[in-house]
Amino acid sequence: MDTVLLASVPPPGLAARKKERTRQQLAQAAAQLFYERGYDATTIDDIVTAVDVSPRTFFRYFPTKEDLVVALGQTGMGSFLDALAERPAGEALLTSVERAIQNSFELPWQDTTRVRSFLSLLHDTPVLRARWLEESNHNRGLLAAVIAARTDGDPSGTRNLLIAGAIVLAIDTALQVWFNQDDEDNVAAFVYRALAELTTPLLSP
Amino acid sequence: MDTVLLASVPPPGLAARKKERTRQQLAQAAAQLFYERGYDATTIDDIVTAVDVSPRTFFRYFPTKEDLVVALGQTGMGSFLDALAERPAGEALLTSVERAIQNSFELPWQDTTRVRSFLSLLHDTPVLRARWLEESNHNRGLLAAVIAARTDGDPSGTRNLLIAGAIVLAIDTALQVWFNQDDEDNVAAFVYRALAELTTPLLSP
DNA sequence: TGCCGTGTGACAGAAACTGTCAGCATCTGC
DNA sequence: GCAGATGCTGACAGTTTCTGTCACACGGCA
Repeated sequence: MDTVLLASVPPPGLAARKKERTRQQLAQAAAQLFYERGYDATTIDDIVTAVDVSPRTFFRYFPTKEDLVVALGQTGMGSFLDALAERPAGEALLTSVERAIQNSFELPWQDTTRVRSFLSLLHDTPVLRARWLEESNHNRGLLAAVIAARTDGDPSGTRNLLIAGAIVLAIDTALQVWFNQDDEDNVAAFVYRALAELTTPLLSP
Repeated sequence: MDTVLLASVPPPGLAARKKERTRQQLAQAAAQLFYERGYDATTIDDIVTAVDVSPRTFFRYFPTKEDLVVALGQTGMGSFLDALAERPAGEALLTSVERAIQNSFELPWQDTTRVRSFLSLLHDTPVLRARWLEESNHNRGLLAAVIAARTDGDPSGTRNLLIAGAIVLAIDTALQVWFNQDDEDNVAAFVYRALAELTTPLLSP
């Protein structure tokens, strides 16, 4: 019985596992090819040949070639939002955000070479950067909803949208600044420093 | 001689005028078709047929179909940056931004139906929204450079990038909030209100 | 074992691009 | 005012991304 308890969730069926594995293989093969020769120089044919599936199958896993960037950039935004939602509403928002980041982003961010590769891909490929910004924009909406639950309950209110946008902005900016310096320094430290800037007014009255 | 003085810049040659006219015709035809039947349902063939040029010519004016959205959204970001750069460095940044907006965006924003059509297009078309966010991201970099000239001179510094990002964020958010309410109210007022929020800390310490 | 649902491959086709080249209009120097 | 240089245009062929469709096979279930 121990083996069942230890198994990371009893297998959800052979077919489902096979499916998940194919998905991972596609994402991983794409990542390697993108990093080797660039996004534009990598065709769908290249990717599916490496995994040995048909081109048609690729589009059953990823609606477009661009959507691969979302899979590659998955580092735990979902768990961040969950963690933030569970923080007490009385706590200072900055503290809640920091704690939520600790339990979601900090671990994946420790693999600095991986983070750097990903940011490098975004840096070199405008179309991927655009797709990623759209993803950030989507996350901003989700974050605004979580914040609204702590404040006035209006996820479409200007103030909540601004706060959510500022948090996403701080994270993105910190990653960008970290990427543009050569030190293999702690990514999270850059993010916390950027977030702290938001406790002072960004515009003088 | 008066006629020469009154002419809005002596004509830059027949060829150049013809070229500019074709560009405008393409953008205008595309806008009308997009608003009528949507972005995806409009093909390059549809657009070039309306203007009577070859498909190949279209791509000599716009690198991609998506880039049309940049032409349609052109409302004076260039003049905004110019106006802001000319404000005295001693002035409060909020004041400088407000004045610069008055001299650049306010006029085009008065055509509320046009603004609403454009935002509607962005709302309905994820790929255009992504392209537009990338444009905003680019403008953020330019804005950071202008702001840096007033402060510490570092256009890649975290603080300057955050301030620039927050201003762009406030504008985008204000437009979004305005779009989501039904009143045909003053667009600029929404933007000024959002900018004013930036004079208070977005996160409590 | 045998049926059912779902994932897969193969094919055809639309649409967005890109390279190339010859023809024509505009511009420039004389 | 003219001849050559420059640059825009259309036509064509080709690649790549993405979509609809259908028959087939494999795993899940009784």
